[in-house]
Amino acid sequence: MEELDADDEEEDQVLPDLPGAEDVDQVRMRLAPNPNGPWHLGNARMPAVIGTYKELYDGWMLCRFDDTDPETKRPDLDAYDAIIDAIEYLGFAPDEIVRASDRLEIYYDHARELIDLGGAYTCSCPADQFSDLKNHGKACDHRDKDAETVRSEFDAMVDGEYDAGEMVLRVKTDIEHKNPALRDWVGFRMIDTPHPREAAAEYRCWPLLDFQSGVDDHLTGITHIIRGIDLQDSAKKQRFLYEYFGWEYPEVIHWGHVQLDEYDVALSTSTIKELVESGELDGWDDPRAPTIASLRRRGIRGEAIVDAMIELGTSASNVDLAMSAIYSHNRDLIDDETDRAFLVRDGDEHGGGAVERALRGGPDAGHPPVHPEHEDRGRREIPVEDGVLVEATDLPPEGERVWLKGYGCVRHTSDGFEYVGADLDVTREEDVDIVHWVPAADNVPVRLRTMDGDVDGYGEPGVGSYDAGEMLQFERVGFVRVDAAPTDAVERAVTYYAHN
RNA sequence: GCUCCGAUAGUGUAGUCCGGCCAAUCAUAUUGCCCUCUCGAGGCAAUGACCGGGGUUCAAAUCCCCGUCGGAGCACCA
Repeated sequence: MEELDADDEEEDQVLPDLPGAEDVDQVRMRLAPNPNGPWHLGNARMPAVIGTYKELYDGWMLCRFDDTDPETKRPDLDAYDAIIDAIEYLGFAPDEIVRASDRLEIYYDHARELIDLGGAYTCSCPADQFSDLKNHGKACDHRDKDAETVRSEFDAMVDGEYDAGEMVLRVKTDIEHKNPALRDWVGFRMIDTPHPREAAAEYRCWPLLDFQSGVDDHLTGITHIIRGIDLQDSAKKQRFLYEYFGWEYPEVIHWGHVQLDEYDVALSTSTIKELVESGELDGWDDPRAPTIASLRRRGIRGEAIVDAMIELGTSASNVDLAMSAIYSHNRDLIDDETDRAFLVRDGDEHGGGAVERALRGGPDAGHPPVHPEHEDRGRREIPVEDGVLVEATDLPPEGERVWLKGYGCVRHTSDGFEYVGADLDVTREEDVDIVHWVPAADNVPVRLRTMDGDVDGYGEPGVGSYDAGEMLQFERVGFVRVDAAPTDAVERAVTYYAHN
């Protein structure tokens, strides 16, 4: 029997068809992160799009750490796991994980083969000198060396007999190519600094991305490369390599840069790293950091990020991703299952500060629903005791009434609030506002951490019983993730603001 | 300077390859109304775009040319 699992979710496939997908047995793609730090939000596009294509085409996905630069973009040993973790949080799992720094011998073998094919030469020109020649379409003397000499000099590179800057292996392309970027590019160079991974610490001769990635893509049977526009010329460089080896170059899609609104911090691993190290950010998960860890801590689901990334498509133009798109998807995902609670904010910025008013004449407690659309989930119990706190801007002028949500209508007098047994209709017909409140005594101090700084306030008693990781909606404030529940030692709950 | 890429409402996107059904899709955003014991959700409505100029054609968002603007590469970074 055919299974009838048909998720009738008729998903309006947002991503464009993958070119050439029908011509291959299996769509094989790779994520090729540089593990030089934890991921920022822009990095999420790679797994979001590639992972979604994998699902769409029943394909295969490799995660290959392109960690071949022990110096300038030095790998961060914690980033390898942090990146895998981020991919999983986004809802994807690589079929295989490799590190380029484990594969040096493979690159060396291919370099030797390329040398024998006459496709590469060792070159000791200083960089600026070669650049000068190249820009004028002129070859250097090293270009005509015989394969024998090149072989032995390359072996000497591998053996670490040169210092950084003394010798490189160039791939012979077309020194007069009309695009200067493609002329005889460097395939291998010497680096004195040991790689941070112990297994790779002895190597001194390192391939550059165009060589390493080109070889690996072929060896791992990649059929589709999807990456940023900054690597546009890379495909053109690598085609020379593929031609020497008689390989077929994969389909390639280049997308533009992503920018985010709402953040002051640039979407750049090195910038964020500096701010974290200098202490300007509390860490990679600081709410002000445009990182995956930050959104995660705020309770934004990976799926919401993926949905928003997918909507960007794969166009080559630069795009501005609106955080509101992520928030909107997240709200869709969590609204139905998130419990409601009251938070009265203190401080001038929001609500004008918490103000206390005595309350008399009414019931002992308010009972607003846990979720307005799900009466079956029960009602909260919020005692009023001797008084309540409301936000100053919610306080009506003396003599006027206000509706304490889940409790009832009260009149503001010089003595505080006086309960008036009114019908809910007054909120509709007589302009009585409905406001949130908490008991003046039996409440839970709450810190709300936001992109714009911390806000302190008071939560209703039940807030204290939520565990770290759970979501709440503070009514009329927004959705938050409980980051730390109150303990015997610390009576305050810490929450992170997600969105309204 | 050389080479390459891109340009549809505030944002993202569909349509562009194979010109007409596009007085331009959908989402988000903003605003208003309805509904609701939240400023959430839901419903309805409004706002809002084919970068400019030429050309081809009966007909151009779509094809051609010239500009303009934006981006990328020209590294012994990825």
